[in-house]
Amino acid sequence: MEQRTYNQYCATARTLDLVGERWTLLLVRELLTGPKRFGDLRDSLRGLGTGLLAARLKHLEREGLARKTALPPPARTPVYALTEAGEELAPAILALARWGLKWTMGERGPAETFHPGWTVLGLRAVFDPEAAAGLRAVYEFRIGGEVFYARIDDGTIEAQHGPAQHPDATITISEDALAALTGQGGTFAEALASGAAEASGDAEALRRLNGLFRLPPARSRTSS
Amino acid sequence: MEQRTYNQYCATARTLDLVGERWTLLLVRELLTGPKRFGDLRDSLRGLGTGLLAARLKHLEREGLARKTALPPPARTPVYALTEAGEELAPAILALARWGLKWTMGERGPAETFHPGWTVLGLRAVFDPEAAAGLRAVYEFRIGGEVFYARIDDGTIEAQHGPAQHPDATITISEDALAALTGQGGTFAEALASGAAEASGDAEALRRLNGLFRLPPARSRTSS
DNA sequence: CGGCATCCATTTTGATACTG
DNA sequence: CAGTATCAAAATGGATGCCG
Repeated sequence: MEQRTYNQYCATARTLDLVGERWTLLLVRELLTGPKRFGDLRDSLRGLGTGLLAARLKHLEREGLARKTALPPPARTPVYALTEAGEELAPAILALARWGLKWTMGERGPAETFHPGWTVLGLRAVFDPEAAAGLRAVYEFRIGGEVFYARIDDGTIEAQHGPAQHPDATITISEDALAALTGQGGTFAEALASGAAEASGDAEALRRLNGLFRLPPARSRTSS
Repeated sequence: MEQRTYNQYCATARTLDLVGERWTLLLVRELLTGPKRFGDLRDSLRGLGTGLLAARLKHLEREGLARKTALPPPARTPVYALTEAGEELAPAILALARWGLKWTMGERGPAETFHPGWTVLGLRAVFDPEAAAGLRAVYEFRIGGEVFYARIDDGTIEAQHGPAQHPDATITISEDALAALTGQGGTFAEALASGAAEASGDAEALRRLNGLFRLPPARSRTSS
């Protein structure tokens, strides 16, 4: 691999030499919400064969973007995690996500797969630091068997797969409602009102939840 | 083209369905510094054949990211320009560039091509809005036959191919010096001192030039 | 010069079968 | 599970030739 290079002395081109191949950025996207096992990755990325997945992971390892490690005992299952360099791809991926939210994200197509983790990353993409000024809260999201937490700390957000240690508030929401929430411009308040979501915990934390995420108004590309 | 899709209801995946194919983002990068002719694009992107270039351009047109138009008379030459949707890919491309500047950009490889325009986009990538507070200035850069301008206006920057209308300052610099400047962490002041660059124009504008661009400290991916 | 069509060698990928 | 091996289909790169 990686014999095919753009051969340009340009930061963008060199970055794309490393992560521009098919599936690679989506692989990084998966790892951005926490370490994942080989099988988890395969299940999240339909169409990516096991051979190519193994090759991509090896490539990311060799290039210092990810590493293979083991979960702490007693689990000990092998997982893939991002290195510091890999984690720092987050701004680029979130920028791609913001563009996509604005310019591509209408209805869910009939053949399209969906995983809750993608939306959790979406929350990070539309997080508004100014709206979170002075807020310090941990939210736990439960979506169809999966659990995520988001830790807000005065303008910063950290969102990962897994349960929160000490959640200030817990939100349970259906997969479909969640998909609609970032796909069309819905809000948590609406989801709660319609019964598609339930929430419990600190009232102040829940009250501020809505303003934290500012979905860009959707636009059509065919106009301009 | 574009029969190959990730089929994921995810903003990042949908974006990559549109611009994730080989060459596409580099094509957008070229157009971010202004409209370009077919031949200009071909010359900038070595390895991209005319057939694939034509196909990619059509794809960008069909998807509403670029459009084919004509330069105003008397030129009338056909050029490709970004639409609003295309322009808005800038944050994502600049994020990729910033990552590349930090994690990939050592020495220039022997086989690597280089074009001044890439560096001009690099300036945009490392532009520090806070350092430009209260500054309103237009700079013209002359690099081996090519001319670019950067218009700074209180925290915003606009950088395009072409001469400035009313430059406050003009900087002439060699292609190699420019490459070294964004590749290794050089500054304009050093380039001027070493004679690799010349500058003229408003003294205040020139004095503030250095602080405007903050190259991230280079890091090795093999450490972490 | 701009741009499309064609042919062909090489890579990349997708899907599946197979092994520890 | 995790990962390899294998093979068919698709995408790419490069060279040309053509046409307005």
